[in-house]
Amino acid sequence: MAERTGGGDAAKTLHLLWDEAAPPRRGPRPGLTVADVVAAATAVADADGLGALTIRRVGERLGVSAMTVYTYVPGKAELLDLMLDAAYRAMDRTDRTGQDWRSRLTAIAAENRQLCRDHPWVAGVYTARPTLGPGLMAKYEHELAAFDGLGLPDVTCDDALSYLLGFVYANARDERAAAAAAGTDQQWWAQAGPLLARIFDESAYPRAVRIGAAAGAARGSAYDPAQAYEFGLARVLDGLGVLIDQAASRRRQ
Amino acid sequence: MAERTGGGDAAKTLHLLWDEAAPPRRGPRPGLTVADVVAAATAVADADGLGALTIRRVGERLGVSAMTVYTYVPGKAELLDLMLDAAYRAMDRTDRTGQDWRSRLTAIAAENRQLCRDHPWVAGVYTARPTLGPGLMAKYEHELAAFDGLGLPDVTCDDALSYLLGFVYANARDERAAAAAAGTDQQWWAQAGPLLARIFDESAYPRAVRIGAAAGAARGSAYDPAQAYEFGLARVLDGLGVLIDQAASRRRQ
DNA sequence: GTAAAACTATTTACGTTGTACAGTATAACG
DNA sequence: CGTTATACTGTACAACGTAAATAGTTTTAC
Repeated sequence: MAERTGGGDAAKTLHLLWDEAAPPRRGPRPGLTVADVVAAATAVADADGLGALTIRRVGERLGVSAMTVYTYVPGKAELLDLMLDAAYRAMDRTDRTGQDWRSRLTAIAAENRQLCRDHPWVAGVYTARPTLGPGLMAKYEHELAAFDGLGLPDVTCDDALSYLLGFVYANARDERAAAAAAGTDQQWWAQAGPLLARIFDESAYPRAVRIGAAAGAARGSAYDPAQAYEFGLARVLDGLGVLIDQAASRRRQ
Repeated sequence: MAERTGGGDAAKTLHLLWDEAAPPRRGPRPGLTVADVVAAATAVADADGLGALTIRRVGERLGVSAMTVYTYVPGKAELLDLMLDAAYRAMDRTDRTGQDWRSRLTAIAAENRQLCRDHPWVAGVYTARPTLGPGLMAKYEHELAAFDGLGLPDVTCDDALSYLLGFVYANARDERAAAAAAGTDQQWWAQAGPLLARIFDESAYPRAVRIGAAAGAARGSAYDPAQAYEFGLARVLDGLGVLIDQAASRRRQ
């Protein structure tokens, strides 16, 4: 089904995010904890991707039937919420007070990129609403600190952070897609080869053919996400730099 | 299943993209064309989203059984490829030679944003490999023209275009997600309300609470994609502006 | 000490997906 | 005519999330 969070009961999800459930007063002792379920689900998604994350496989990994998982978690959407927040909670949050803003923002980007590498499914989760759990709150607090002392209005800090993270996650998604296509690259060109003469018609598409070929040659592939990350991050920081300079010169007036 | 393109036979897909199939020499006359199928699928996805795009519904809309769709199209992945390329082909490609580069790039962004509004599913398609069809080629050619005369190396034009489009599509995805969550906003806050005191603990998360509240108040919602677009696009252009200025001053030396 | 209640865990089942396969109807070629 | 290529359909399968019914286990109330 949909890899979408926030589908379920909001109050129930928030309870799961913030409260460690007290052991039940009656009945058999639970053989597992919510954390066990979240860890198992994360392991499955880490190993084989979001598409392979099924309730049945989570149960299997826990040595338990599929429906037992529903004893701990109301549904798949809530499970994704919990997985995301747990992943956020585990992120590096080194304090970087004193460093210049470019280093600080570069570090924030790197932390989020690392998250997407440790858990390739993160960038693929469709977050209809942010998972207001302790992990997200700690992450947001940590990341906002990187904008301290720049003279940006509060709302602009949030804008700038969203902008920075939006870039990182978009790049992570592209990286995933490129990795999925990678193994079959040679095979693809072998199949497609004979038909490419028409596509690479220089008179019909002069710029596309010239620049496409140049880009492909420079990267050895159709798309190089690592290179796109470096290029993009530099542009993001330059763009924010203009904004920060404007704010500084306005204050000086 | 996965909303992923490029899954099928590359040669077959390219043929479908570039050749209008000749009518068959023998056997009953086809009641439909590939274009019919693509149009029906696009209509379904436009109306009810990628999640509602099923082969059965496409067949239904064409007055034909599900399996008949497979007579025209090898599978769902290829159908998505065709849908994408057809959507690209229909985009506005007004020539903007003579305008300054900021206007040109702003227009490119707007065209792609419009595409994502006309066809909300576009941003949600996972393109493992670009759909090398006539639509994409024409689009790529048109968009590269916006970088003419800026003094950027070929490879950098491609980088910059990818960077610009990456921003637009990421924003479109966010816009979709926000729209999906919109209707249930009030209900969500009603359910979540009693638990938010803990979340909005100012001593634990001083910046997050202050800035989160400011951002929420300024936008009347948790996230305003239109505002994020304006903010982000300005930053993208500023960032590329730095690059373009560098290229210009390097040439002047 | 026993009965009820509360809770965990399992089994079975439903509806939905993409699509493989087998079969039938239809038209043009030899 | 028969052969052959094609269009189209019905059935079937494995996998999905999860509702419903059921069984098993422990604590509480009497």
